[in-house]
Amino acid sequence: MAFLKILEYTRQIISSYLTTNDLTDVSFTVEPSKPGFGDITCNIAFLLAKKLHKNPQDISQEIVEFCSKELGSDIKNITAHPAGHINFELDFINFSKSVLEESQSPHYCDIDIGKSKKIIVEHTSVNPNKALHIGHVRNIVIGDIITRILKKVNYDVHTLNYVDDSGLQVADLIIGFKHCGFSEDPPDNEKFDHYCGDTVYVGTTEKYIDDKDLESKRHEILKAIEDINTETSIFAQKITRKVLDAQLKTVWNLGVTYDCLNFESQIIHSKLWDNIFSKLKSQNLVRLEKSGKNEGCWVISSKDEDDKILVRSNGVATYIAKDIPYAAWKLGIINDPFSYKIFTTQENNQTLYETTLDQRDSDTNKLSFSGDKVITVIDNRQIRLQKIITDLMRRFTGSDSYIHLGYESVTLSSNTSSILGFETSDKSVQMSGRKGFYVDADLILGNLHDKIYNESKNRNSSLSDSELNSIAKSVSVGTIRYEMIKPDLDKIITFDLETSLKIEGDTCSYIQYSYARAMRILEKSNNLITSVNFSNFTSQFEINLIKKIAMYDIQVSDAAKNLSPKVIARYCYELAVAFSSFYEHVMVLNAESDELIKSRLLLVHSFSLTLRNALSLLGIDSPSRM
RNA sequence: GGGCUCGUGGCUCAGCAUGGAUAGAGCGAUUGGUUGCGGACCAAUAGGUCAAGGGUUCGAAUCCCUUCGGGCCCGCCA
Repeated sequence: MAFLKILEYTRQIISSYLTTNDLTDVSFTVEPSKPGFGDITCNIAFLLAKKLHKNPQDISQEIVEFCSKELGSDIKNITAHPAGHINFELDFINFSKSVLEESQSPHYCDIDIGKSKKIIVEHTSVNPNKALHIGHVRNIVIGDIITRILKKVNYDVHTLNYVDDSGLQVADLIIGFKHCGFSEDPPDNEKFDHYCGDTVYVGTTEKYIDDKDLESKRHEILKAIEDINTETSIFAQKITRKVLDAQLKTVWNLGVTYDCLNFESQIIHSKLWDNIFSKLKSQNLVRLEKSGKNEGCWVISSKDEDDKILVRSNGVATYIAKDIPYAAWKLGIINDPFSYKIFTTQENNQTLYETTLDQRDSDTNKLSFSGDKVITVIDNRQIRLQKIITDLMRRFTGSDSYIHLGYESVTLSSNTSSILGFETSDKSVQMSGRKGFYVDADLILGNLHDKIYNESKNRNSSLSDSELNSIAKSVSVGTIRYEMIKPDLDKIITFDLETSLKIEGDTCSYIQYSYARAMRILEKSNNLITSVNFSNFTSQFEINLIKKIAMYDIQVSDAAKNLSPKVIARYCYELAVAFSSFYEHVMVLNAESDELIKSRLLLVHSFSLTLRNALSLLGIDSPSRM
């Protein structure tokens, strides 16, 4: 019985006291205690003290007396702390038995919160004109981990990547190729996304400063891109698809996959906007301004904000007008104009589909990528626009079905900034793709890979080159993922090239290292784990480790309910700390008796399975050697 | 000007949703640890008016208000 069930059981004991005394409308908490205060604690006495105008201590005494008679086999003792808390002490033999047995299952702590409900997660959504930088990686990793966590709690999750293949940034590339003389073939087989971003995009942007004609060409080209089947739009498709292919290599390298790619050009061609616009008009959610500065525009109002223009006075829809139909499509509020064809099969054998407007292209029976609930991962700079969309979707569906999962940006430390050739007096600086000022994702992954390869080689003389490469990949990808997910979503990450290479302390490699140590113990043991005496776990180190293993379900539930990936990251770290301490202080293979060896091996096995399970939620591998 | 957000040891951050007991980690500093299953480790010491002030409360790092400081957003651009 992992922790959630025990908490629920404890809650019922308290509730039975409340019903017996006609006090049913109190919402109290039951949670794991801080060290030194039993195993489980309840705050009911404080709440009743307020309500009944009595001393919390007296109330807790009374509750303890009542509940002492109700304790089953899992709770050994219940005490009233002088401060007013009610503390429960577990029967540790029963507890370790159920925790260690349950944790042997690959479905350990699979909780059914989602009830198989369909949910859409959209993330990445990087313009296909440049390589991914470390800021994009934060988005991708958040989206991917949310996907994994929601699957764990039994949502039917579908992941989308929105490809904005018709914006100004794409027009800039076209101008670069068609009017600035950039070759379509990158020099020295440079990766195409790097070439487009660093050379063509940055170079073209610089040319705008001197050449004003070029500036005016941008909008002609933009319009041509949006038209279907023009020479320009066909060329733009070719270029953006090549960039996208290169970007996807980086994404897959990070262990991230999708279910479907949505192309903005097709959303435009599909006339989804006309569809949603008439819906907006018929429900009076937009209005045509008759006078004032926005005369002739269709605007949308929201409280505390200025009116937002959806359609300009010349009849052309604005940027946000592209997001609204897409959001509505994701929620299935409008008829799906798309067919779906196979884009490719990804490394994990997952099929990646893409939208198509040509029904003959369809590879399948009609698929659907809409859901009852939609999570859109976009950074907090877009919060105003996302709020408008969230409000609109609430009006359409009558529920909070559209969720903008925002996060703060990744900035560069002044040190890193000066390495990239931009001196600054500020502590940190925003990246800029347009200026070519950013930390490239492939580069940082490569640096980490090399460092870890060498590190591992020094420690393991016997490992082959391919084994070392596989370890370096697991640890480098894990390290980036962990660093991107560890801080709260609303904390700015100041990225520093130097400190990003650290592999000691609260890092992914520390966690993976604890796994590798556990695996070495298990490898060396010849003992089949059979019957185990659960009263053997007496040291604080063993008890702490078992309790941590038991708390996995609380963390999964917390992470899923609050869409908070860092909860799992912290848990993995705490679990690894508990094991490292155990490892240092408690002998396993050299324990005093066979019986002890067996019990401890079972514990080590439970630990390794639980850590691997938790790390997999973070998309982090668990190598058994490193 | 308006809105959003962050502020916890020298540095980087947990804890805040749901107020409660002793504010926890990592890095850095100082010190100790392998006749033990991997030292990417363990253990210990120093270091905190939880930005400031006020309020609510029996009780505030946590809730509310004000101020200060940092960041972001606010186009008939995308």
